[in-house]
Amino acid sequence: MTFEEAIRRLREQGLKRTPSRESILRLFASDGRYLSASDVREALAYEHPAMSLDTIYRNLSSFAGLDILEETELGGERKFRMHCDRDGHHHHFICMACGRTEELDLCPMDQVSALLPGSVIEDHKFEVYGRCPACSTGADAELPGSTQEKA
Amino acid sequence: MTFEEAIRRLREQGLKRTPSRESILRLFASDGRYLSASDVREALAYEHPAMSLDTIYRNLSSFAGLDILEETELGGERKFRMHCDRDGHHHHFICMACGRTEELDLCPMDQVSALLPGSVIEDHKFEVYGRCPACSTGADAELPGSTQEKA
DNA sequence: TTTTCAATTCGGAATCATTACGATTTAACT
DNA sequence: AGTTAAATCGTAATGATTCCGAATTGAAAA
Repeated sequence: MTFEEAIRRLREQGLKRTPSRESILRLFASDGRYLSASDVREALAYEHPAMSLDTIYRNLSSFAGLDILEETELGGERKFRMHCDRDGHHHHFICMACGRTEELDLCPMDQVSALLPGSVIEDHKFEVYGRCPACSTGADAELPGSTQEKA
Repeated sequence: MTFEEAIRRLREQGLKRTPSRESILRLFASDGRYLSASDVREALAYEHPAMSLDTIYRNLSSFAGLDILEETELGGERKFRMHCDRDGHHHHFICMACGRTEELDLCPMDQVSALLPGSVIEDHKFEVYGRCPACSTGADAELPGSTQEKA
């Protein structure tokens, strides 16, 4: 999703366009990785040295509620990324070294419901972790400032 | 896994058999659900009113390392359950109302590696959440003291 | 443009889960 | 029984997240 589309979605919902929100959305529009609240804080340290963590958390949560951001939980932290553009439901491969993600056009849920007669399925989580091609060859680069190894 | 098998595994590893460990393992042997550290604390409040949280966390972590317990992260908490007996790799359906789990004899990973040429896959997570048959019909029981709804 | 007001932000305190640590106790071996 | 490393306790520290009252501000109305 683009920055402009996210701003438009804010308007539609009657939410205000503030400098904080613009900066946060611009950041996610330019960085496809999953970022935590403190990642956001660091990335915006120059533009907004005094942005409150409350502001960051509050906005990340509301953006996720508006489907502007996607949310997951990784290594005990809530992490967010810009909502993917692709149409269908899908999942992600996440590089634990650099944080890059790859969309997986695959969902196992169609096979699951048959295994759970009588149950109501409300949600599911499927994520694959590893090292992307660039990070799996020891020598190659890892994006700066992006160590995302699991605890 | 039974209590006896877990104790045997402790011996094999040269770990001591202590009253704390016995109580924790007995609890997991009798309750198939995913339990957090504070769930354990509450459940053992009568037997061990003064068991330190440090003791609980330390033991849960080491039991998970010995494959006595399985670990997951749910609603921002680390949760543990007795390791399943079944042979093969598998995943779980978790009832968000009562915490009961159902094993899913299915893993999507065989289809995934082909989609990620050049990447090294190190781990994955697949979980299905919902309401089990007993909890999906509004009237029916939910196990006492076991509200596990996501935040 | 000024006024207005609810939405937003700030800063710091509070909360919750988890980990760390020094002092004490204890299981298991001799 | 004595020895010793492992385990436990109690508490303090940490880190992520949420809460809250006071101050600010975006955007619609006057």
